[in-house]
Parts: sequence; structure tokens; C-alpha cells
Amino acid sequence: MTTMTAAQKKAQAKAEYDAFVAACPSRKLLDRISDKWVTLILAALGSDGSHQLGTHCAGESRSMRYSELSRLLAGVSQKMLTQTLRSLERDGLVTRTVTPTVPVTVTYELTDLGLSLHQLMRGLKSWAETHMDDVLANRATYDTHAT
Amino acid sequence: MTTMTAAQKKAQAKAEYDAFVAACPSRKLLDRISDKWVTLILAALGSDGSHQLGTHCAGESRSMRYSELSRLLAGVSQKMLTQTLRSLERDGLVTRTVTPTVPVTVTYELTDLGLSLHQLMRGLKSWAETHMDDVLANRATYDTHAT
DNA sequence: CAGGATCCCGCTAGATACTG
DNA sequence: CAGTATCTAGCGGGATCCTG
Repeated sequence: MTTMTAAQKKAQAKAEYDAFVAACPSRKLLDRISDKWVTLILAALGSDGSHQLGTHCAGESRSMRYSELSRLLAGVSQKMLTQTLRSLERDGLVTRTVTPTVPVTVTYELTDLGLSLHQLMRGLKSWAETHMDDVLANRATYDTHAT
Repeated sequence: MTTMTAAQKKAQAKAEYDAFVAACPSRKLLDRISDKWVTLILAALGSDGSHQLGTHCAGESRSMRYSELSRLLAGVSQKMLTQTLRSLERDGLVTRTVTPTVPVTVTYELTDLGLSLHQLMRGLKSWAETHMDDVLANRATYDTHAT
């Protein structure tokens, strides 16, 4: 079949490349932490009692109820909260504990792995605070020169 | 006006919270590196001559032509490549050099800042390779137990 | 060769309403 | 209280065509 040659091969190569990239552990990690709510939940669960997500102290993971999280992370829809929590539980980053009280009580807490990820996030935070202002400055300069 | 009270306040609080989150340097950093092509371009420009993105050597930034990048990053559209390159240039992470030869020649190269970011990515890579298999294992277990 | 402009599509986040 | 289900709009991203 001469009807499928160059374009077909190219498409296949692309698919293979994409698969290769998708299989990369680094990419999987990025896919996970780049999620807005993942990082926020991590920060919430990883921080101390303060409601300031900005304040990080390498404290132990703080167990929180569903409603607490929903209150703390002001702009999250139940859907995203639940969805994110489930995926984090699935990945073994948080534990979900159901206490069959009269109104059901569910608490979430970081696992060791989750805590470890939280530590990594703090590393990112350091880099961001160190270099992000440079980036922003460059951006401003670039925009100024632009038409 | 009693017509706007609870719901309004809540919406405003949400907006403020979102703004707060968006202003966070860490989030900005995440928004940047979570971009699929950003990380790949970084890897391409930061790695040595090998076409294996997986192989990282803390080598100097390698200057590459537009077409080289487009060839190396198999599954990228010109749009995304250009778009990503421009944003990286804007942020001062890469330099764009135009050489007015007969057919125009444009080369891209990492700046110090870009190189620095590339180093950070390698840190992420380490974490990913160390813990990602655990995550995957947990995920598999979770899926098994599920209905 | 390098890149701008356009159209189009799938995905996913968000709002709303319902349940145990 | 802690979710689940559905519906919709917005936008990121790809393909395609065109220019200097």
C-alpha cells in the first residue's frame, strides 16, 4: 500500500515518542503535583494547625475531616476535592479513615509517602522563592520591549 | 441590600483565595514546569548531544536550531513548540538567537536561569525514581481491592 | 527555515441537584 | 456530614494553511 507511508510512519513515531514520555517517572510525578488541588491538599495536610498555607513547618501530617478541608481550601468544589482525595488515597499518599459515628466522620491524613512528597514540594518552594522573581523580572522586561 | 449576602461573601472569599493561591511563587513555578513541552525542551537543551532525553548529564546547555528541536521532540506541533519557546524566552530561561544567513537560522540555548531550572528538574527526577514505583504499587493494590 | 494565523476538538473543571 | 451523578462551558492543544 503506497497510500500509507511517510505520514503514517511519522504518526507512529510520534505515538511511540509520546508513550515513551508518558512512561517517564518524572512526567508521572509532574502530572501528579502539577494538579492545583493536589499541592494545596498536601500543603493543608502537611502544615500545622495554622490556616495559612504559606506557613510551612515540617510538622507531622495533620488529620483533617472532609469538611475541614473543604472549608480550608475555599475555592474547591466537592467534586474536585473528593476526586483529588481519592486519587491521592489511591496513590498511597493519604489515608482515608471512616469513623461510623452518627453522622459519618471521615478523616484524611498524609502517609509517609505523602509527607515525603510534601517535603519535596518545600524544595520546589525554595527554588521558586529564590528564582521566581528573576523570572518575573525578565518577563516584565520582555513585555516592555515588545510592541 | 439583603439580596447579596452569604453567597456573595462566599464568592468573594473564593476569589480572594484563588488570587492568593495564584500569586504564590510555588504555584507559578508549578504552572511553568508542569507544562509538558517546557520540561521536554529543557531536557533537550540541557542534555548532551544524545537524542535520549532520559540520559541526563549536567552538561552545558546545548544550543539547538528550531528544526532540531522539532525533530528531537517528535510529537510536538509547531504551534506548541514556538509558543513554549517564546514563553521560555520571555521568562529568561532560554535565549533566542537569529542569524541572518540565506535561509534564516535561529538557535535556542538555555540561560543560567534555565540551566538552574533544569538542575531542579533533575532533583524531581531523583524523587520520582525513588518513590514513584511505590506510588504505582499502591495504585495497583488499590485498584485490585476495588470492585 | 522559522513562525504567524485560524479552525476545531476533546478534556476537564465547575456548578447544581440528589442520596445514605 | 460526606459524598455521587449529570450537564455544560471554557480552554489548552493539535492540524492545517500561509508568509518572510
